[in-house]
Amino acid sequence: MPTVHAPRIVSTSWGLIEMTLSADGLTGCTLPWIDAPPVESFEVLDAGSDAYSSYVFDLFAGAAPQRPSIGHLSGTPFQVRVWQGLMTIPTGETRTYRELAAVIGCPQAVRAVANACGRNPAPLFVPCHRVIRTDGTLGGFSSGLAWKRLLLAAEQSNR
DNA sequence: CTCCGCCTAATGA
DNA sequence: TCATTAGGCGGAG
Repeated sequence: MPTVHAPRIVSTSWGLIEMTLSADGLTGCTLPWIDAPPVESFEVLDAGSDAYSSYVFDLFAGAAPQRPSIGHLSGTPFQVRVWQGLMTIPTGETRTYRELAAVIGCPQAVRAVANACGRNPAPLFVPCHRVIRTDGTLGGFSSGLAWKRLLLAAEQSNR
C-alpha cells in the first residue's frame, strides 16, 4: 500500500495553489485560472513552512529560492526533455521558445516545445513562465497570463 | 492520417 | 502596427 502524501496548500489573494507530492518529491502544482488580477494586490495569505510552500513564498517575494526536490513528472519523453530544459533557466532570466528548442536539440520543433510548456504539470517549480516569444511578448500560460506577468515581475524586481 | 497548438519569419497594407 | 500565411513538429484520436 503506497504512502499517502498530503497535498501542500498556499493560500493567496488570487486563490489557492495546491502541490501534490509522491515519495520522490513534487509531482504537480495547480493554480486557479486567472486572466486578469481579481484584486488590487497579490499577496500570500498562508504558506506553511515546508520546503515546497517556502519555495512558492520566496518566488513571489522576488527572492531566488532553492528549488526543492521534484518527483517523477508524468509525460512523453519529449515533454520530459522540454521540462528538464526549463529547469536550467535561472530565476530572474528568460528564454525564448526558440532558444529553448535549440537547447534541447530540436531547433525546428519550436511549436512542439511551446506545446510541451503548456502541458507542464508543475508550474512555478518547472519555470515555464520564464519562456517568452521571440518578439518579446509573453506568449501563453496554462493558468492565465496574469500569473506569468506576476511571476516575471517578481523575479525581475530583485536585480 | 488528420487536426490542433503557450511559435516564427516573411509579406502586405 | 496589425492581419495573413506557410512552415515545422509532437501529441491526441
